[in-house]
Amino acid sequence: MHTEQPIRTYSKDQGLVASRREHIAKCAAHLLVKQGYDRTSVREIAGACGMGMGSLYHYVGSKEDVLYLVIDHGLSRYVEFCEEAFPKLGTNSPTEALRQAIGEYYRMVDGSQDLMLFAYQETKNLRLDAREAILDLDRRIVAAFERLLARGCTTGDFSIDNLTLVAHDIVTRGQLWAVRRWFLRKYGSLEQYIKDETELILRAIRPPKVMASKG
Amino acid sequence: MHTEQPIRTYSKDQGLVASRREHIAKCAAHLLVKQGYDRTSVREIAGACGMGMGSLYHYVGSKEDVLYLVIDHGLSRYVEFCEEAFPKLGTNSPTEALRQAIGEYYRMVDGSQDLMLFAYQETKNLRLDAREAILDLDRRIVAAFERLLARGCTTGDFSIDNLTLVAHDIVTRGQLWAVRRWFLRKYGSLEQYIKDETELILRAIRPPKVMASKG
Amino acid sequence: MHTEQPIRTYSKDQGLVASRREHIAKCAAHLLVKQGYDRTSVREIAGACGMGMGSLYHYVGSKEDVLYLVIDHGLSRYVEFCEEAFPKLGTNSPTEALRQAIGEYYRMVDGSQDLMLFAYQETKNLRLDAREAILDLDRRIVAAFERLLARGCTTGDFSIDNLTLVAHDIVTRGQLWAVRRWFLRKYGSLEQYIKDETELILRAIRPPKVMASKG
Amino acid sequence: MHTEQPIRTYSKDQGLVASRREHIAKCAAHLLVKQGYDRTSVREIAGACGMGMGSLYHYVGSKEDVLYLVIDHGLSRYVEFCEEAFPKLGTNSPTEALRQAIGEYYRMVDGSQDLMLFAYQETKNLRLDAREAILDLDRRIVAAFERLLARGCTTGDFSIDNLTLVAHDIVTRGQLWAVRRWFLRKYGSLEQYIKDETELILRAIRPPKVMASKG
DNA sequence: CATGAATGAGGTTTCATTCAT
DNA sequence: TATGAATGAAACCTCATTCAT
Repeated sequence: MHTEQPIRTYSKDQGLVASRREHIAKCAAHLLVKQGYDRTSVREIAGACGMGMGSLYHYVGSKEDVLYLVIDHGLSRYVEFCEEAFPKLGTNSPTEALRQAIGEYYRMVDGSQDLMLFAYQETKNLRLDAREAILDLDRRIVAAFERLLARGCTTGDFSIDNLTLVAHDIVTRGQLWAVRRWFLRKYGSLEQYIKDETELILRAIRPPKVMASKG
Repeated sequence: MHTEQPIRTYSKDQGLVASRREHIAKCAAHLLVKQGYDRTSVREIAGACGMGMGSLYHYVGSKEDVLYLVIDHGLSRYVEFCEEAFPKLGTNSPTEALRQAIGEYYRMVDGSQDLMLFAYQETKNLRLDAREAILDLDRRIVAAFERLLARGCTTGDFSIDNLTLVAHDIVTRGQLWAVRRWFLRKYGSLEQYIKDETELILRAIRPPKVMASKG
Repeated sequence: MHTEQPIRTYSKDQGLVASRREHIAKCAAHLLVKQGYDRTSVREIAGACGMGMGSLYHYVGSKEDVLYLVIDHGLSRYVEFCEEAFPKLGTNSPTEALRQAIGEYYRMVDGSQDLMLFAYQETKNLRLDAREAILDLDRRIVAAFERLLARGCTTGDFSIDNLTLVAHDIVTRGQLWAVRRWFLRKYGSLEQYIKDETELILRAIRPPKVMASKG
Repeated sequence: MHTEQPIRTYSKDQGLVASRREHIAKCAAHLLVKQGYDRTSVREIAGACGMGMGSLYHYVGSKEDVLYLVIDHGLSRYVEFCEEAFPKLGTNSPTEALRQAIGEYYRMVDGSQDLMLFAYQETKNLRLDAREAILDLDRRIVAAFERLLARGCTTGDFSIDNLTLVAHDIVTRGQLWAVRRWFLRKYGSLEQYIKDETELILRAIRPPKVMASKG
């Protein structure tokens, strides 16, 4: 699932490398998220992973690679979820499916707010290729929502000029729950936020009533 | 207009301090925005300001203070604009006023995309009090939109459950034009974005037609 | 009274220079003593003197000169006292005169412990010529005690092989009350210290009783 | 023997840390003593130790820690000597034992005059806990002399009101040979100083002859 | 494969001194 | 005479990375 990225390594056992990298991604995440990328030293990262600095560099080519692993690992969970769970919502009406999708996604963001905020702020520190890989994950999440919207348009439940933009709006508003916590926390609870934003979205894509009166 | 923040100074001439700080805010902005806060040295900043390092520290207590000055100076322009220009839109219908406000604001964001993105990513590097001062600027922009929306509610042009949330949505979507340029640039032009988002927003807050038919 | 030391000056009015230097010596003393020479900036010194940095440099050639002025001013008080007060003790018996001299001197040290400690620790920061000037003040204090001891030897009250050494012992033990406060404060009060040290000194220089009975 | 002080380290190999710190204490001593603490840069210290600056900071948390190591290492030699050698002087008469102790101690001071002076002047630059640790070493030296004096009092060889004060006097006069070299060097040789001071001390603590004739 | 000691460039900040006003 | 803005050298300290063990 993780976007494959060529990272320099001393080890040649690809299986070991992969498992160690996952270990690193998991262990370093908490530390990096808490302290920020620039304020965390490689020594600390290695310590948090339970390995020596030298060992860390066997599975990773640079400190930046750790950043990539952490963000990639974190966002991949979202991609997996959206790509796997959304198609299963097909048994419901498009409106209900969208409601559920938004709710699930926003709750997932809430469950790892810090990581989402971290990804927003630190992706800029990645080299172009790694950054592009991360942005692709984001694009896939948007695409997953886009498919949900497309179905609703086909059935006539939604009336949307530009699917991509609406999907993008839905996804980013979820992310903003993490990024602009300082503002939204004062606004209300997560469930209230989900309810209100969902309503706004649905109103914006609901087909005009006029159609009904015409028939 | 700038939020007053106690920054250590060697100089006691308040007028000079203020003018030099504005100079610093302007000159450092470009450099910081281009390279990022952590990747820019104080030496470079001083150079960009046309002063020696020692001189810089006459008007600023730390590197972080420069960051604050830059972000504060940049965002203050937005606050000034929203607080001054929006009330003058009162002669138009609420809908038209909102259309114009959104358009103006989004175009302003587009005009200093880099700074907006920078503010989003680097505000985290500020100490609590400075960060809070910056976030207050953001809150004031939201509040300015909130007032526009409130007027529309009074006249019955808008039907909004939660003014703050809608205002927040409007503002953040403008900021996202800068922050998620990498995504939206592929979507379309700024004017297209303004048109589409405005439409989505208006649809979301337009009062239900049913009401009219009922009467 | 102050040892004249050629210090570079911009001003040519010798009277003004002298009065300003005394002002500096007095005002800077407290600050320097409290913070230490290296940890005090010229800016702070100027501030404590109620003048601008530039003005300070009109009457002083360097920061080090301020250190010299402070120490010189402080120690000169001791010299003045010893050289003026001791001769007047001549009406008493040599033993009593010495008792009084020691008491007065030690009490004086106690009254400006901080400055005495400061002088001990920071004189090393002076250039050779200035340092030598300060050490001369010290020598004059020793010499004052030496004269008291000499009189006692003439009268047969004291039996001393080496006047200089005993005088030096007396003076340094007074200074140690300031320098080794951390030790002696636990030992007892100043008056107890004076009493005990005086007794030890007197026993060390009292002529052997045997001699008299022998004759 | 060295007072254990928690100093930050990157290394966890306690043995290596200890040996490197001793190396640092030895190599830095000469340089620091010659130039003074404030006038010596960390770069110079590292150079004198034959290591890079980074390496130095593996074994030391700050420049101040180096100062502590140097003073602690230097004074510990005195403590060891006094605590180990003095008890072995027990076979001699108390008077003779004291004579020897004073002689040995003063000669030891003479052998590392510079370091003793350095310790006197720079201990003030240590943080409270480190300073206290150094002062404890001093107290132990005084205590060693105190025990010698106590034995003499038991045997009736000495008559002393206050053991601590006399011991303190003995120790400080040794230190003053280093601290006030500029004065005492003109007075005479080390051996002359030892002889004269010893005589003064003994006269001050010798029991009055009268007592003996009385019995 | 695992380790962590070693490195030195480069980071931010301070400060004594000068000189134009 | 009085001022303090300006300077840049140099201070302490951190850190990503390498490589011998």
